[in-house]
Amino acid sequence: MVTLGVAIGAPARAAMLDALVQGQALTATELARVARVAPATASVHLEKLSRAGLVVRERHGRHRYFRIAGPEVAEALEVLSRLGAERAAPRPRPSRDLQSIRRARLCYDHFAGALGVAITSAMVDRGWLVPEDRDFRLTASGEEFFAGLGIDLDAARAKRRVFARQCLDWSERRPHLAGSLGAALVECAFNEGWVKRTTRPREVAITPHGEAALKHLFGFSLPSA
Amino acid sequence: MVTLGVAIGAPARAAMLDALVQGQALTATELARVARVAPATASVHLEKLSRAGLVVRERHGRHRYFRIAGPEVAEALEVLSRLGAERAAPRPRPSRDLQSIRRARLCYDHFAGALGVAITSAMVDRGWLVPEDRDFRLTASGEEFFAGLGIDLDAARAKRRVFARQCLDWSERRPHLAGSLGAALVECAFNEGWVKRTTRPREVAITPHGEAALKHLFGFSLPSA
DNA sequence: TTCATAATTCGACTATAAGCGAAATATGAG
DNA sequence: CTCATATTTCGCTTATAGTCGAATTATGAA
Repeated sequence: MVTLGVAIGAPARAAMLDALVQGQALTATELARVARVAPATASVHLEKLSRAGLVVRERHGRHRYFRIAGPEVAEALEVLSRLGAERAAPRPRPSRDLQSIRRARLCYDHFAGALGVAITSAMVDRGWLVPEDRDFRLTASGEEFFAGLGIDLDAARAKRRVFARQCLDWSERRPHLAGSLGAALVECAFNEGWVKRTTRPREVAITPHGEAALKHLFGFSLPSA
Repeated sequence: MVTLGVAIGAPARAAMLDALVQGQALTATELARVARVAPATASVHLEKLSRAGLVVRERHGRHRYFRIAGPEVAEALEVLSRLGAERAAPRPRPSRDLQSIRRARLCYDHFAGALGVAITSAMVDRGWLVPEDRDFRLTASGEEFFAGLGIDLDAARAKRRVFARQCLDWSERRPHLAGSLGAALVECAFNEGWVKRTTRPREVAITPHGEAALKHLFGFSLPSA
């Protein structure tokens, strides 16, 4: 426990984890920038995070990327930051910069923000998902829906992680779909060209094609920012 | 998040939290002893933990007690320590000193260890509890059982916390009953004289009367240490 | 192979957290 | 009120984490 506490107890490391928990893998240099420290310093921090088992290195081409070590780490960090937010500030009102990010963002590897909440509640309204304690149950009609999107449910279920977790959104304060099912939906949305990444790391933009798909599949459209 | 990390990142503070998470309130002097530091040092640590919102002071008689600030803090610490245990040591085999503690201990405010797991699985076998995701569902026959013990279920449900959570045991690696229902069961067991505290803070001893009750209610008896 | 760039290691400085003993301060008991 | 004990505050020392610039190493591209 001490190791973990030390690992997240330095401002620079907390900033790095905060960036990584959005799901994207980042290079050491990028992480140095978000933590506002020199590359040399970032390297030391990343070594510690790696030793603590919170992040892992990945070699892709000429770059070395860092990412959160696994879903259970992301979940633990989520618990921590929620507890921290509760205790620290009584209820800081949203800054303007955050507004656009809230519209459509990724939380680790699934949709969050207004988009995530809207998709999830639409699926609940249609009887595809049923909230049960901390998870969702996927109904028969829900299985049909996902199968219709070409999503391999057996593969998602086979993953060594929770299938359909309820993840409480820090911005909307409402649950959205996480787990391997949530991740599969994101993968599908990128493949179909419904969303694409923006310059900001945690944000996604909805394409015109995506707008139409949302309307068709879920019966709603998000007011453009 | 940084504040929380710093709070649990010092060995002395981690030791204090580890002692407090067992549910018992302890004085500053006692906590100094478990953390192996001078009372003066313990005092500054407790000040920090208090500022971070992890522990609260309570005046009872001539002593001032510290306890974990709430169930959500205990739960977050549980998540942390589980993650830490997984990552740190590959699988440290149990030391002899821990054996007796595993037999019957309290985790925050409910039964854990072999006793907690045995009680819980007996209730599941009898169809009183049904595991559902991260919680348990209390069946109609389960309600009868608890009512028969004189436990006020409505009061337990009215608490601002989860009613019947599944808590994964770090020693047995199996789930046991937590939440307000688990706490109510512990309260009942103390009131009926089935268990009592031992000299060690996290341990409870089963009285002869308790042995008989366990046999009668759940149909099992724990081999004496 | 050589080059360019990313990443890490090294050496040194600084800030601060952790620790203790002694003194001061609370607080209930008598 | 006075006493005894628990707790906190006050200086002070020590240890170490965080930081950077410079040098070194690794790696893919040409």
